[in-house]
Amino acid sequence: MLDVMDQSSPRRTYHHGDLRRALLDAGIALARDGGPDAVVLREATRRSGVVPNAAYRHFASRHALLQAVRAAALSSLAVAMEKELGRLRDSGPRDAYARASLRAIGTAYLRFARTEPGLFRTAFAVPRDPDVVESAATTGKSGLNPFQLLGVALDRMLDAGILPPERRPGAEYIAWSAVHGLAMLLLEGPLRQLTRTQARGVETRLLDMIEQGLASGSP
Amino acid sequence: MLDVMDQSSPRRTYHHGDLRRALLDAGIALARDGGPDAVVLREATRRSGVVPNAAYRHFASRHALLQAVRAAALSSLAVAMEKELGRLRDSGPRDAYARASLRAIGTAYLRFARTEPGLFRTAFAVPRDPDVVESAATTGKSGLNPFQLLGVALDRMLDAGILPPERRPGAEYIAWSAVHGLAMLLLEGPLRQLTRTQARGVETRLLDMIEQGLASGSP
DNA sequence: TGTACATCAGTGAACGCGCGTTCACTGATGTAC
DNA sequence: TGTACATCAGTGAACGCGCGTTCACTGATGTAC
Repeated sequence: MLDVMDQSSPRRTYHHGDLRRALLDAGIALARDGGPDAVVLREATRRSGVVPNAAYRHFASRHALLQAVRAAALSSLAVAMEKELGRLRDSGPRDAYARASLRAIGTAYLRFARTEPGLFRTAFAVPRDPDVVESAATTGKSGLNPFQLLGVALDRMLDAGILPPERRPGAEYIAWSAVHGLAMLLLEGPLRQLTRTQARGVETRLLDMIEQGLASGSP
Repeated sequence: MLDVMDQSSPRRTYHHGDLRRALLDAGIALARDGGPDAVVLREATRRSGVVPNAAYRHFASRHALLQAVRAAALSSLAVAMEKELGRLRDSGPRDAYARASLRAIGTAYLRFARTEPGLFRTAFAVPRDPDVVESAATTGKSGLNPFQLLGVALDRMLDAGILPPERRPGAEYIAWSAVHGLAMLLLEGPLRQLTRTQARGVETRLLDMIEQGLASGSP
């Protein structure tokens, strides 16, 4: 009753309080269960208890709102990765830690895709025209974005002598592609049919392949 | 002038001749330069020189048209793969042929994504509700669809002793994921920024990783 | 502490848009006798 | 070979939809003196 931000109770003040935040939260909620296309400006204002055009005081366009939601989604992913990395114990052999780091990143990525499919799709729905300035933060608590966190894991592989130095540059793209592809196929591709157990099995095997495929060995 | 199917010249007969085919072709053209969302029923009828609702004699809904276009796109991909496989010379060591087969599939996939981005995106835009019956042909001249063609290549890897038997089941998913992910990231993801040359480099390295990652070696 | 006024953040009403889809229709085609 | 008629494949007009966005507005807030 006293919560001014609560959409269910009418505002008692003419001003909203923090409409920008409310619109962003509504946008995130829409993306969460509907993906990027579901981020509809009018619906966001409806949920914020405000008239449609009020949004234009805080976002230049629907597109601007969508980009803010996208940044928030990437940030969530970064946090999920950090959490997974944080679970690791840095003891025992160095190479085991490095391998575990890379797996942690992959695991977090795949889990995020599974548990937050809408946000995942939104995060990677890059706008057609790349002229848009990407300003909003896409990082986790470490200040690193998902791509950079993957880089951290790969650096550990490098330091542990598993990943040959000449393969280090651009290794992000390789590892990322594999995991991203599986996520997409499981999410909205032909692999949606797979059972939970089957999907987990494929996930494990994919991470195995990446690990073996990046390591030094036959060229 | 004599071509009844030509949209630019008015039909002289009341009936169209082959409106279903014309709508499908228009749909494919729309998908080609705009992806699945661009497959708009009204535009397809416009291009076929026919009134909007005429489409309903041939397709139950926009969705049905889209599915037909999707099938056609998958079929094109299959043909591209067959072509690439057909170039290979089956002489020399058996394992080289097997490896080349897998690379051919991957190469065809990535090239298709690059040269026909709209069709590629359409092919893998699977409808939300999977209750739709998939009837239209998605195969190439061999009668195999893209997934099955990948299976052929993997079987060659198996027969050549490169791919361990216990890893054969479901290997399609692993290889497919990696290649699909790269295609997506290059096409509409953050890797769009890469130059042509850079992209080719990443493609090669990804195929390397798959080859090494699937082969027998450290578990 | 009180008042005048500029600025800010909302409201209210309206716009044009193209879409998918339905309805009752009619001209063209093919078939039975 | 010619005619009657059923079927087929189009036409014409209209619908409701929700969207993003623009305009002129007004109530609320904060600041200078």
